[in-house]
Amino acid sequence: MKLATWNVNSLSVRLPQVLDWLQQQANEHPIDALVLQETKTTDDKFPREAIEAAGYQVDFFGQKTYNGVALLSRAGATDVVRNIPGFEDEMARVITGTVQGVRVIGAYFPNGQAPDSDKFAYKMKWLDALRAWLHTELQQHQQLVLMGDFNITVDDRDVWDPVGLAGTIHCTAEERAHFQALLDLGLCDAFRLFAQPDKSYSWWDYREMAFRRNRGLRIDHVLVSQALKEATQACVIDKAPRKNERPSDHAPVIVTLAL
DNA sequence: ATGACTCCCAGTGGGAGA
Repeated sequence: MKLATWNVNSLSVRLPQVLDWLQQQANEHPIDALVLQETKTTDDKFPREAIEAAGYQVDFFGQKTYNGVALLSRAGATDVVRNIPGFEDEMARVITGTVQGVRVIGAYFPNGQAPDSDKFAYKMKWLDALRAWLHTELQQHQQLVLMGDFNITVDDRDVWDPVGLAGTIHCTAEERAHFQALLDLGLCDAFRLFAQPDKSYSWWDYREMAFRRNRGLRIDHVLVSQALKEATQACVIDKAPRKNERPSDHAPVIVTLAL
């Protein structure tokens, strides 16, 4: 089973790239489930037909201008939940569904802007709510994958300039403590289960030719539950779509499970 | 360096992203 996450930075702009990428992946093994972040489209304008024509069922949850998430799957998703139950949120950030027996959670974590900002405080509250809800989800679903744009670097290996960016947004001790708290629920960073190239990143700024110079961050993650850890066969960042014309600033992350 | 680039909604500029 192959699962993936991709922050597309506007699905209306990136739809052709998403469909091309799914087609490319199918030459090896098709992606069974794909979660998207920053679709930036309201549900009435979501390109459902084009995605279904490509062989995927899709659940989505969006809003105007900002945020927006989607869950694409070949088999279809059941028990779909939008956002974090019990956490009042104006922003469309989470979509969850059960696909082929796996609880798949696709999430667009808050950016946080700056450590002293209101947005950072919201990020901390959101992370608290996510953790509390995940605790109950994990009790109900042994096979669970949480993936998406976490907007958190796990450690300095995930940062192109760990000295210059120390303590800045995505790299603060508070954010990393929240990430660790997710692991402590019984989740595992699938990417670090395997040997990876040095300086592996999933996001590069559009400015200053950051991709060409590989000045990036690894902030898109796939977390697998303990029950899935042994079944996890690979986890890779696919930089190819970042080389497209008009790319998203994020690259997709793919995990392969022996299911 | 309060920048750079891209997207959105707007409407010939500004917010947000990371």
